[in-house]
Amino acid sequence: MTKNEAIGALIEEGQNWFLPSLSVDCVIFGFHDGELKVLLLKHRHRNMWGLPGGFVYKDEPADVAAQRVLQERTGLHEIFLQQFHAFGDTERYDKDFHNRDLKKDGITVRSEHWLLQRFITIGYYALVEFSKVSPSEDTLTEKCMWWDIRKVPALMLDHKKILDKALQALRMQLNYQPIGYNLLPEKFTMPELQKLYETILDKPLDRRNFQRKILNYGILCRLKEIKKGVAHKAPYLYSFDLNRYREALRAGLQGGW
Amino acid sequence: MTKNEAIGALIEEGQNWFLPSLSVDCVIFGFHDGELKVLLLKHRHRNMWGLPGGFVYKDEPADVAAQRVLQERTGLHEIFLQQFHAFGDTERYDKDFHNRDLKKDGITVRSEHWLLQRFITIGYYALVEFSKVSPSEDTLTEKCMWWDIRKVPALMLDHKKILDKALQALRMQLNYQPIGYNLLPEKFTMPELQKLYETILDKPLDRRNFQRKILNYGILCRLKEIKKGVAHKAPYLYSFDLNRYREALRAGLQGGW
DNA sequence: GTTTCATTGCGTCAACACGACACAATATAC
DNA sequence: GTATATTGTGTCGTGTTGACGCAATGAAAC
Repeated sequence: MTKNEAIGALIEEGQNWFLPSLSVDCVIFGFHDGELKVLLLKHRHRNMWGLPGGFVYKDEPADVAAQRVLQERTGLHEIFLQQFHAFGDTERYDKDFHNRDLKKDGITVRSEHWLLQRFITIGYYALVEFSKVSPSEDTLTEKCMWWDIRKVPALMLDHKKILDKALQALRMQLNYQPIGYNLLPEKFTMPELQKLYETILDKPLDRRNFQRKILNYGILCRLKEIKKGVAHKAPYLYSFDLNRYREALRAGLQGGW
Repeated sequence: MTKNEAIGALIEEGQNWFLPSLSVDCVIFGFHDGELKVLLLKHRHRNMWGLPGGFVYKDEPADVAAQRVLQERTGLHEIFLQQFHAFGDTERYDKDFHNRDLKKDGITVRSEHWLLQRFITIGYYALVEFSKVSPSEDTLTEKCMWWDIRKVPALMLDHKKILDKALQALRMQLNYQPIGYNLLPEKFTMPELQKLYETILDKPLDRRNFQRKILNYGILCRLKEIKKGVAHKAPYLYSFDLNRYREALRAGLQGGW
């Protein structure tokens, strides 16, 4: 199927396949070179970046739709994916904007067309291992790549707001659930894990206090110390104790009351 | 407008007024007699209880729709209302179920009718002052009343799941935001506040430790001690310091990292 | 009127968690 | 070897938390 055929089919048949007025958007976080990254894509002919998103098939659970979008972009499945908010403001659509976009593809639709209607979107955030992902475009997108969270460009519609809310939800999660298994390679050093936390929280942490607190969670296994080829003292390598990690995910970490 | 006219208009015109396939449901919490209550309603001719819900007008923000539903049922406005989850599973609709319900009203619709489609619903929970609420029915509902959270009857569709998730979100909120201003009368005693916390958490708390912790939040004002007509020693009365309360709502209470 | 007793206000104590910081061990660069 | 950056481990003071003691209060019982 060529690009134009694919777009044409979506335009014509979309309303028969998908739930109307509803979409899902994914904020896909990765971690690389000490930077928190987010996967963004640029639509064809549209000079603006946005979050990877998609529609929900009429007989498909919303969570599965998000999973599907995620898989299309990263090639991964069975990864950490969490719904964090539904965005239902009226400002979050722009009929002219979409119309202009479609016209660039030589497509003209009536103003009642389903793609031009107001959409509610359900936001999900995902944590993925950077090195395992190969960002991939599809027929509708021109580019798909990682962006440093601190350097994201202007985003379409309310996607900046969605991204901010996702980051806020991720920070909240640090307080009551373990983080890292989905963002780091299988073996990692304590400084790497700390850098991840510091990057997410956007503030420095004390090296020694961090180690003490993390180890007290009891979800890490210390391996033989390797990590060669590094300047200065060689740090230990750690891996997550999956059983304990999952248990901590289920039961939560600390908790006030 | 009679009941049947109202229903008829909804059946006929609803798809022109509302966003398709989308609804909002409200879990309205109240506190009375040491019990956490939730406001449920029973649809006409339907022998089952459910959460108060509604549809979203095509030009109406989802949050406003929830506020509207809340106001219709409680008469209150400007109250604490928080979105906590969107429910998008495919099991959450039952075409036959709805059809049977409509037939009891003498209404027959085609199977493509908008009301029979699969719906995604956005869940909100609200905290309201029990005494200020007068539960009210409307043309579509037969009954509307408070239920003890521990004695809720079987609920329609996935409403039990929604209720459970709301309660879980409320418990989470206790950990990082103050609670009580919306659930208690303006003046209250420390034991009353403690009972509220115990009821939400469904576990006993130490009287003295509770007082210490709550007072350290710095959001309470102690008044003259009154609370007459009570057996045994008369407890102090407290009220919330609204400025500090709002500040705590904004900034959060404690927080791990 | 005195006693009883559940309830409230206030305080104590040990255990633990947390932030700030010291010091020795180790591996690379020169 | 020496310098230097980084890591592993420990300490110390502070504040928070959980468990509990005790005196004060005021309606109810006698």
